[in-house]
Formats: sequence, structure tokens, C-alpha cells
Amino acid sequence: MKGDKNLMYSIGEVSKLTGISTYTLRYYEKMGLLPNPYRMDGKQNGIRQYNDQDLRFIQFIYGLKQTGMKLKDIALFVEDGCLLTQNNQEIDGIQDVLHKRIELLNKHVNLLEQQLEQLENVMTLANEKRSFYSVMLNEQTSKPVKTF
Amino acid sequence: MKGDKNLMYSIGEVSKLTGISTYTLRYYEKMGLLPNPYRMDGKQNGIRQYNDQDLRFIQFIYGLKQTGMKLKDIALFVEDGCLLTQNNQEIDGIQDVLHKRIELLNKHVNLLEQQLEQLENVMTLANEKRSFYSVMLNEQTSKPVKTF
DNA sequence: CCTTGACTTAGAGCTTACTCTAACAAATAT
DNA sequence: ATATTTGTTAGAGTAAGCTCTAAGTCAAGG
Repeated sequence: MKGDKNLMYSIGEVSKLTGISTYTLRYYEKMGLLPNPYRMDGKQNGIRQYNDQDLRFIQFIYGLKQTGMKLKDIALFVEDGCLLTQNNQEIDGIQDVLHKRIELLNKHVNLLEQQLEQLENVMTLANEKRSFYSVMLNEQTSKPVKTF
Repeated sequence: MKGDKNLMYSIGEVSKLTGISTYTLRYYEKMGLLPNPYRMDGKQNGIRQYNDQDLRFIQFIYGLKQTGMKLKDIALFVEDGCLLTQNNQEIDGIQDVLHKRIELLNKHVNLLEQQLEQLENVMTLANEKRSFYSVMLNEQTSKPVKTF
């Protein structure tokens, strides 16, 4: 009844599913990259419980990080929290928040495009170099090339 | 007469042309990422002189670095130096060197392919998120969505 | 019962990759 | 003449992003 599909994950499970260590997950939480998760109530030591939506969000955030977004920018992205509060009240200044988030995503998408371009360049160069070496390997008549 | 096209660059010029600081260029040289460049002889303080081939090599190496190859792996790639010595003598065990370099390039190209894939994933997710926010911005009737 | 995994705060330590300073020398450009 | 750029060695400092330990508590599962 609490999570969708009744699937709730502990921090250890999230760690296994995402490949992010529990240290790092708590660190990200403390740094404001991840929202404070729901906690088990009562005596149960306040254990973090993540649902599927949380998991997808963590993976999204991790993707941003892996592709070069700075932790500080991710924290900016996340800082205003959920777009609607518990009671389905809009947060204050939602327009500004949306603008800010769109801007951060724009900035990152630009970075991604540059990275794609560079990746393709480097790929080409690396392949050329590789071919060159392969040719050298197979050639009997080694011509005098002074090169790397 | 010394360099091709008579173009020789000082470390400062290389820095400007590549966007790598002189500190970093010397650091890379010390770490074995860059071969020891030709030096001006005689009284002239042994100033480093790079030619076009050197410049291209530096850019190639920098591309590897920028796309995630570890400095240590780059150093491995570079460590056996030029493929033919000054006197056009083959270096010892050139086959092994070629194999090693091809292997390092293979490894890196694999990494590049993974990166390309992830970049595209993240691009898609970021674009979706951006669209979602844009829709929220333009919608008058804000539906109760509790989400990031 | 005992291991495992969860929690906390605080803080130390680590890796990678620079980045810069010191302190001195020598050559070039204005 | 002076500022800039280059050179050297050696070493300190910085930043990001973890990674782990300590030292204590709590609760579930075999």
C-alpha cells in the first residue's frame, strides 16, 4: 500500500541495483543530490525505504553525474525538492524552479553534445592509430617512419 | 631546416594552441605522457621546441585523456617511445610494443563506445525531463503530480 | 546467540590530476 | 633597462569525489 507495486528497497538493495556504494548514497544524500527518502516509522531505526520512483530518480541523477555534471550543479537541480508537496500543494515559486531546472538541463545537454562530438573525434583518431599499428605489424618491409 | 614547414613551437605556443597550461605540459612530460621534445641546442637554455607532428601527438594524447583514459594508461601507451630510433633502427621488441598499444587502444575504444551509449541514454532522459518541465510551465491546469 | 545490515556524527585518508610557488638562471622582446 | 618567457628541481596546496573507520545503537533472520 505504501510504494507502487509494494516494492520498497533498502539502501543496500539500492546499492546493488545501481552500483553505487551505500557510503556514496548517504554522501549524495548529505550533499543534497538525493532527496531525503521515506523512513520506516516506529521503532525500526528509521531505515531508508526507496520506491521505484526513487530508484529511477537516483539512476537519472547518477547518469547526470557520470556524464560530467558537477555534484554542486546536481545539488542545485535537486534543492527545491519535490514539485508538489505532500498535500499536493505547489511549492513556492514553482515557475522559477522549473526555469532553473530547465536551464541546468540545457547546460548539461550542451555539454553532452560537445562530449558526443569529441568522443567521435577521438574514436576516429584512435581507430586510425590502431589501423596504422596493425599495418606495421603485418608489414614485412618496414619503411623508415619515425613516429609514434 | 629542422622542423617540417619550418614551424617550431615553444611550450607557451603549444599551450595556447592546445589549451593545456605550461604547468600541465611539463607535468605530462614528467609523468611520461609526452615524449621528451627536441631542445634548442647551444646557449639557448635548452628550450623545448615542438613541431607539427609533436603538436598533433599532444592533441591525440589530450583527446585520450579528455575521454577518460587514465594518465597511467597513457603513460603505458607512450613509454616505449618513438617506433623508430633516430637512426631509423627499429626499437627492440617492436611487435610487443605494437600489440600493447593496440590493446590499450582497443580498451579505450570500448570505453568510448560505452560512453557514447550512456551519453545517448542520458541525453534522452534529460530531454524527457526538460519537456516535462516545459509542459508544466505552460499548463494552466496543474494536475496533482508528486514528482521531481 | 550471533551475524548481518541498518542507523548516527564526525572526521581522517585517499586518488587523480593538476596548479602554483620558490628560487635561481638565461635569453628575447619592447 | 625591464618585462616576459623560458629553463631547472622540489615540494606544497587545491579540488572533487569518494571511501572508510570509529564508536555507538537497534532490529531482523538463521
